[in-house]
Amino acid sequence: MDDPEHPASIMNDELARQLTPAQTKAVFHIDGPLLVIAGPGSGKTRVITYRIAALIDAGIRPHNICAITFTNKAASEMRQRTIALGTAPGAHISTFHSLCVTILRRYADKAAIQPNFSIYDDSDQTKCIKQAIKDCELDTANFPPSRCLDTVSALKNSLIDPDSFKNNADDFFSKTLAKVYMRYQHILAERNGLDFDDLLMKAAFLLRDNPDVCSELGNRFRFLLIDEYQDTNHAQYKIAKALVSSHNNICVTGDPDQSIYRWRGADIRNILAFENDWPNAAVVKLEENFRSRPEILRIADALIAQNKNRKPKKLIPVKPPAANITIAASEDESQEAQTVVQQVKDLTGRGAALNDIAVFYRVNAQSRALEEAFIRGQIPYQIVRGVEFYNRKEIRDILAYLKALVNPDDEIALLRIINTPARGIGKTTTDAVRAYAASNNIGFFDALKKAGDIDSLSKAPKAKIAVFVNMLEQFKTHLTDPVAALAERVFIDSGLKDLLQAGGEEDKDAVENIYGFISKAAQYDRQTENPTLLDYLQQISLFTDVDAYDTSADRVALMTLHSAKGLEFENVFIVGLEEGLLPHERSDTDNEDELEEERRLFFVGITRAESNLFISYARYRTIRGQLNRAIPSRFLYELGEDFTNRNVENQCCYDDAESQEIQHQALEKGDLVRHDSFGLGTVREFIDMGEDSIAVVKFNTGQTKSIMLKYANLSKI
DNA sequence: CATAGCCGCCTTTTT
DNA sequence: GGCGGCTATG
Repeated sequence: MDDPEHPASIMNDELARQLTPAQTKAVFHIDGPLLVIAGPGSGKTRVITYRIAALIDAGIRPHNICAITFTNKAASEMRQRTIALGTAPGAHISTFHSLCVTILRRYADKAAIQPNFSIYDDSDQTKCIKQAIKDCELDTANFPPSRCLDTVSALKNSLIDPDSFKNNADDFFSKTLAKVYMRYQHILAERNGLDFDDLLMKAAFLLRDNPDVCSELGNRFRFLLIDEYQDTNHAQYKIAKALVSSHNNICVTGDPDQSIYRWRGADIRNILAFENDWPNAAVVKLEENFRSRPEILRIADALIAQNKNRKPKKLIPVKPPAANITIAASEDESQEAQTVVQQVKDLTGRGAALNDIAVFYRVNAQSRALEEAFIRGQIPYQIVRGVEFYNRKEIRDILAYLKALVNPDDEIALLRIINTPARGIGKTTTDAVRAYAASNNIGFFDALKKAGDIDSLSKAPKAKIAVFVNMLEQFKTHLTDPVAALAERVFIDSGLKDLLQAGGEEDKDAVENIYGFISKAAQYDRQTENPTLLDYLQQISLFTDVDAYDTSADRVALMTLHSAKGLEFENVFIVGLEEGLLPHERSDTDNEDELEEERRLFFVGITRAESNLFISYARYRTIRGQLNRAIPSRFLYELGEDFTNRNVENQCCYDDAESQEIQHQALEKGDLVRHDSFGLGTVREFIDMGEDSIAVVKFNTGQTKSIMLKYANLSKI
């Protein structure tokens, strides 16, 4: 579909002729707000790319264009494509988070932060929130760190700062949580760290409180384009609104049916209410689908039509019919994986390339069984996962060294490296230094420098600390060296390399990984105009493995349904279509909104497929080491009458003897029931499918389960 | 102060 | 079945 080799610029007639009328309108309607409602496979990304080119062709300087994508990968692809269209480079194309880093660094003083901030990831955040809970003298049993973090994250995404949260807290729990939030922010500030949500919140507050910054940025970015607008949260919405307040040249594209990040604060109302926010907005709908065969679109359509809370939208196929859709049942997850591998072999036998094949699943844990099957079947694959690479111990170690050089207040980084490799500086010593830092109101690194003055320390640890401090100071004299050179110096001179080389086979991989890291840094040094260590560290904090996913490598891609957004494949497998997995049990299926989001997730998966779609579920699945009986997902029955009858039920061959014995029993919502192992519960939902009927029961243990009546002995009371 | 071994916790999805 | 954190031991 794309034509990156075309040498001409966008205004070239021939290129313009490749666009549909709707696409043409979206590309060339240049002034004022524009909403592009674009279904899956409608060439949305292509439209944005052409639009950037069209703006430049119309005389807008690339420098004045800002495009926001959902992932770094999408950003770098878009950069390449605009250049391939023959337009000048220089447009700012990045994610919201990267844009905020840029803004916060430039206006650090006005945002009341230091520009050399560290970006705190998940595990750093967990450490800080645990500290905060402890400082507030609370028990982690009543205030679990993960719950607290989730709440804090939601507050930040809604732009509620600790003070206003505290002022509005009226019950005991909120008041206590307000203290934790306050303390957590205080700890981050002390360490000169920002978490992911801070990047958005601080940028939003900066723009809110500084009209001059707002208009300066409005001048800089005279055209703002936002992709995947259905997944913006409140903070991002406010940032966008502030950025265009002086000119209203905003163009957003998205699809409400593909909104799958509600749990992260995404607010689908942002796209639904776009025309209220910008009343003179032009609206373009892209409903033609250039990606999938009509059979695939038909079941996608039938599925998504089950969502009540949506604006109806058709998927109009352009390709002729020729799809293969299969629903297969397996005994368990390893057999399911084996079936996938077998099917992959069939496909490649018929000439399919491995990178035309993808396998999607709901949770990362499902990748294990698949991985084993692919290894056994000797089929090259790549798992596209969140932050695998940067989460490795050795990478975190070297990163901690580099972070500590840039941001001496980063206590987490310093504590990580102070005794790695072992320098005889243990907990007793570091506790004494921390106490000294706290009582003298200085940073951890300053306290280390003054370790000689700490009375509670004896001579030996003082000397060891001095050696450590000298080493870091020595590294700091090389701060302006190329990042790769500095990273290698640190790796060798810190003793990390010797430590790893003395180790076993696993540590050999670790050395390899660090050299992989160094060559990535070298690539950064080469490709960046003004490379600095600070910039590099802040950039890679926002980088995930998904961004490193190599679409051209001849390997089957394995990823979660969430990661699949924006991608397309000739052949798609979706595994684990079971109650509890898709829809996931952690999403409250009583809550219509959450159930609908799970349905959209399945919809996103289906609409990635061009021609061949394989859907599968297992009758048994091992979850956390426990073998569980699985029930086919309710979504399978929503794929359309003819399709469901022909495929699901015929393939659901339950031949267990016990199924004969249990007679069909009708239940109703509200019925009190007893289960052999879960005890008493209340029926929340009853899906009557004859002998395949399913009851969704909320048990008194607190858990909600979907029970297939013919398997479980569920008696009505 | 370092290390090994054990206990208990959690596990949706990601920038 | 995996990891972080704690404890007991050297």
